[in-house]
Amino acid sequence: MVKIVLPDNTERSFSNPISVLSIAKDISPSLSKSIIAAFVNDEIKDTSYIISQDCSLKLITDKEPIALDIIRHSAAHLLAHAVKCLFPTAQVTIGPVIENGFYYDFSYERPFTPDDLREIEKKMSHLVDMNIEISRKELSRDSAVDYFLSIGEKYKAEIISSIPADQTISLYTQGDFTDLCRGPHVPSTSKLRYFKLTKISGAYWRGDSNNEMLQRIYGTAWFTKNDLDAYLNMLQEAEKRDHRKIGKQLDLFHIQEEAPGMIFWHPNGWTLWQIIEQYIRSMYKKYGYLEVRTPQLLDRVLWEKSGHWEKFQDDIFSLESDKRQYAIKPMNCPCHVQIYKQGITSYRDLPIRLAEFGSCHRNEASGALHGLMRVRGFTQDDGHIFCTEEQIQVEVMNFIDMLFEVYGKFDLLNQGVAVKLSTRPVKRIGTDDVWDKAENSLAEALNTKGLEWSILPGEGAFYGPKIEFEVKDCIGRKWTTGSIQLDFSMPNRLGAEYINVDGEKKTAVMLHRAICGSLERFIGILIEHHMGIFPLWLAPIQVAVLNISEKQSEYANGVFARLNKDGIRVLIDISNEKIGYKIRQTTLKKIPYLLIIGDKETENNLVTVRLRDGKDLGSMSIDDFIRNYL
RNA sequence: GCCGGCGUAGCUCAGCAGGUAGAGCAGCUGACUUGUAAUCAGAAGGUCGAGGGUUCAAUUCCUUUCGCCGGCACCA
Repeated sequence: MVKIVLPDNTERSFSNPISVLSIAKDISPSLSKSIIAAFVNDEIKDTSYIISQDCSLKLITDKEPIALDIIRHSAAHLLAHAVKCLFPTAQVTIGPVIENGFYYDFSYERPFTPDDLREIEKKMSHLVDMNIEISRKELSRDSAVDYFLSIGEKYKAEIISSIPADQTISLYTQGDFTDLCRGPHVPSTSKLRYFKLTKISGAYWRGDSNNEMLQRIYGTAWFTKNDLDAYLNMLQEAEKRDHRKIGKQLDLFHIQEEAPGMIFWHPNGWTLWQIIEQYIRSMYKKYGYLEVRTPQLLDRVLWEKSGHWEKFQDDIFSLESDKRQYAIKPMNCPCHVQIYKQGITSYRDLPIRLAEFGSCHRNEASGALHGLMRVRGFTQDDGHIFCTEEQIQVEVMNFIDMLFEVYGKFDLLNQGVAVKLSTRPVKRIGTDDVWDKAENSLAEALNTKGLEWSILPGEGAFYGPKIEFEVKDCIGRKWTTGSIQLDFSMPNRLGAEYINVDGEKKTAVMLHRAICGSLERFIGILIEHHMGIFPLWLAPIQVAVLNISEKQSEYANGVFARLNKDGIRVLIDISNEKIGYKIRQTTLKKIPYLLIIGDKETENNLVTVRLRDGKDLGSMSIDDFIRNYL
């Protein structure tokens, strides 16, 4: 007798061991069609799993998010199966589920081509049509290793070899293809109808650039054709928000061959920059920072002292002049320490918060460059807080407040800001005791602020743990914008000290912090987030004055002058074009307000106001327009 | 840096199984004087990313190199 308890607490009994699928059939035939897997005593199992003992059972149908992961994981196997059919000498490695899809890494004698991708996709569909059953079997670790070696899959064998010997290994087989996998999987390939292979790329074996490069194929999979189409369509739409595209359309900036990874800011883009910089500056004031400015070029000796030369010399631009070696500064921290060190600091002076819009250059790997998001010349909204150990937590909390106030102002909070705590890496300085304290104070600050956060183990800098704030771009790539880092190393190396209550010299604690990260990246994020439709306060041009015909040019010029005098960012178009043409041009530039001026307006001293979304606000005096809308 | 793709007019793109290039928009000139997302016409615009090679002939094929795009690795 097997007794099953369902989620609604009803019970069912069966006289013999029974598969999950059979139970689903017993409950309802239609259910058995949509079932993907099941939780048996809260453990996830295949539909073929045989229940032989009393247990709780929750069926997973294709309505549930977790089932999507199963579909995608099975789709990865389907991909590997198809590749093995078409390219028998390809070796399989790993094929995990990722956000919105899956990938599979293969070792093959040549890179896959876009044509291959189409062939593979076709083969996959073929395997789906064949409705191949997917079955599970378990082996001891060593026999699993032997099995994969026997079929020439050395990568698989290597993966399994690193699993403890006493663990049972599960294998999944579909037709003549067998893969190592924890499972669960869909019962048959026919459940995998709605997939698409999206891209190919290289990827290092085990994520290590010292290893050989494998061929990675990415795909996505969904329950229905509608879901798949919607996703692909969403991606297409998202690409229209690409900051590089909008940057061109709105004439914000450009990059050219002679200065890879460095930005030429055009008048519109630079206006946007200035607005942001001024706003951040006002926040420095509010949160007790002192703004400074430090040199671009510093003797290499300083970077050797700080420890950066040793670690990052390949990425530091340097030059020689008058037999001295200089580095173009890759970061501002050592400079801020130099300012801190002028004179003697008392504990009473702490905390000292120095901030700089610090221009930095790093020779980033060519493949890392990405529009405004990853550049070689950038400006950090950099700040360093020198304080005592006791002050760390309060300072971190104040920073978090400041960051969220800023992100709120830029309307970035509704899309979610991911908060990550990066903890001690393997290679590090400082005792475990100090790391314990440091990590705890960061974690406590996050908890006190009631934030949801996750840990990135081992991702901290060698000199201290950090909190990072991540936002996504238009197609879901994650970028770090803000961060705050504890540093046990630099104050010591560069001699940032203060005199404590007892008149003794102590090394100050240093917090590195940035809210935007780099202004370039932050603006890139803003462009994509707002799709170029900036709120009025950020819009490079706020108002466009358009006349209908030449007769009204003079009045239009007056309106322009009036707004311009008030500090409003205004543009005038009195060109010899139809009003429809002018409206189109200014609307494409996402200018918030269009003022239409014809005879009616000129005679009555009015302007007619149109919003960039097409809405007509009617006619009003210039004063009313300024008072009510700007 | 690594794997793959791409580089043609200011922009968006077409073309080329090898015979030195074409459209739309923008810009220019002219006409039109316009009421809420593209007025009409004309002329002009390119060492086909750069270097080298094969060839009678290269934008097209090969090769080197630079840059961009998608990933990987990196990110003080």
